[in-house]
Amino acid sequence: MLQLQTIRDQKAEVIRRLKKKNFNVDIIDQVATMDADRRRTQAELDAIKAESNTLAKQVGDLMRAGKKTEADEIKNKSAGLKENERKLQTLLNEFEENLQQLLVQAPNLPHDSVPEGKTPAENKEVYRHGELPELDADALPHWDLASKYNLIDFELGVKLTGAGFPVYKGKGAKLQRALINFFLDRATTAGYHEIQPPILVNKDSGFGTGQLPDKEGQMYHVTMDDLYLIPTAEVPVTNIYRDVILTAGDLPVKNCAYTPCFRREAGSYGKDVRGLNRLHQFDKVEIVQIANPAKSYEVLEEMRAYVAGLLKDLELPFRTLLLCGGDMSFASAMTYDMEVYSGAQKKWLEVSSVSNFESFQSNRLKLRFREGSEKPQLAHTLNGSALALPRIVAALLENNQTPEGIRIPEVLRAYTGFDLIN
RNA sequence: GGAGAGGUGGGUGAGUGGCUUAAACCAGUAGUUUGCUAAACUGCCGUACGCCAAAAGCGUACCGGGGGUUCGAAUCCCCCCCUCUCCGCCA
Repeated sequence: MLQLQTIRDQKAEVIRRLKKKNFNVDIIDQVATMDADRRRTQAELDAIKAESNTLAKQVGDLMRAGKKTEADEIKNKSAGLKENERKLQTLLNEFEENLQQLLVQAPNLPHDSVPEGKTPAENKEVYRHGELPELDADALPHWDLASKYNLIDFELGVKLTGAGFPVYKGKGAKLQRALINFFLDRATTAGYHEIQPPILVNKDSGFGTGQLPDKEGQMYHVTMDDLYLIPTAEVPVTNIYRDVILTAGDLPVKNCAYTPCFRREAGSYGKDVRGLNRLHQFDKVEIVQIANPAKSYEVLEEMRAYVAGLLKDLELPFRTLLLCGGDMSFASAMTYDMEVYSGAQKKWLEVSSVSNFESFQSNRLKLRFREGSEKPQLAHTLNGSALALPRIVAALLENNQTPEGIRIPEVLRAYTGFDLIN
């Protein structure tokens, strides 16, 4: 959620930057109008309430002094204010509600270094690492490898649950566990504090990180208890700090968590969804930081470098994209996507998204920090996948296939306990 | 699922209609005293919104949430939410 103060003070600038996200900026004008209405109404109402309070106090004093007649006189006077007070209160509530409803519709402002663009094609490649694998002509895509070596059973998942809920078996299951542990250990070494959060959250949490109200249909909703299955660990781990005021010395806060993630992926089907490319349930280790606004872009680069390090150690060729305005998420001010190259599918697969949300989430969360005795100010939140498993597995299987079997990267062998899948 | 007890500032916890401007204590913070540590004493110490160019200051709201009664509500009434304890069920 954008800060009202920013819209008030720098409306033209806000509009200029929102255009980069292809956002209909009319809302900003509506916000400004509604804000003015609200302030005028509040000023009026506060004055009336102040008068009521003064009169009520006088009544108390007079009653105590035994001057009942005079007290009654003031009572009548005070009662006369009531109708107007009620009317203004209703109006104010209405304005505040409208204002809030408008505000939550506005996406975050993109950072000035975010490139212009409407489609993924306009994302800017900022980094590339590793040689693209040259596989034999008869190289298999990962879904064929998965069944050839009995690693993942997609059909069985359909039987148990439905499409997009694969069953991992044997070395396939062990590989999952190995990756999770590898990612968690590395995050710990990098100073992240490990958290094991609930994977169902309430409405407030969904709102805090920006999934609600607009992405309601993307989450699985347990209606009987009104809880949501998390689409990412970002939701519970960031919401730990909802309604919290940290001290400047606490920053940066660095947390990480492994969780399964659940996405309805409503409306997505067709090509590009075979095998592990797009699932309803998948595993991910997430890193989350809460940073001082002055440092948040340094932190973003640090996180990006951290994720790149993981991919290098896994010996996967990858590239880093700086997303253009039109391809960025609602809440983000700047996002890097990391994509690994999947040798048999011959395409890039997104495995991580590292973003700085600046104060967009913390404004919803009321996540603040205090510098000495100064007034609390909003902190910046950042997060990144480190990493999401399915597409990593897809690339590992495809790129590392040999006539003898699938080679496990050096760094994972201590975790898998085997160095070849055959 | 059943029964009961609760929800007050960062924490503990008082407060049953107006001497409450939410006491007191703890924690925090600034200072005084002090050879150091410690202790004692003194001051300060919530958040949001609004008015103001800004600061100071002032106003308003907030005692789980929402309504209501009243000149006046943490306190009385209604609805809802949550937590804890016991029973039941259960990994």
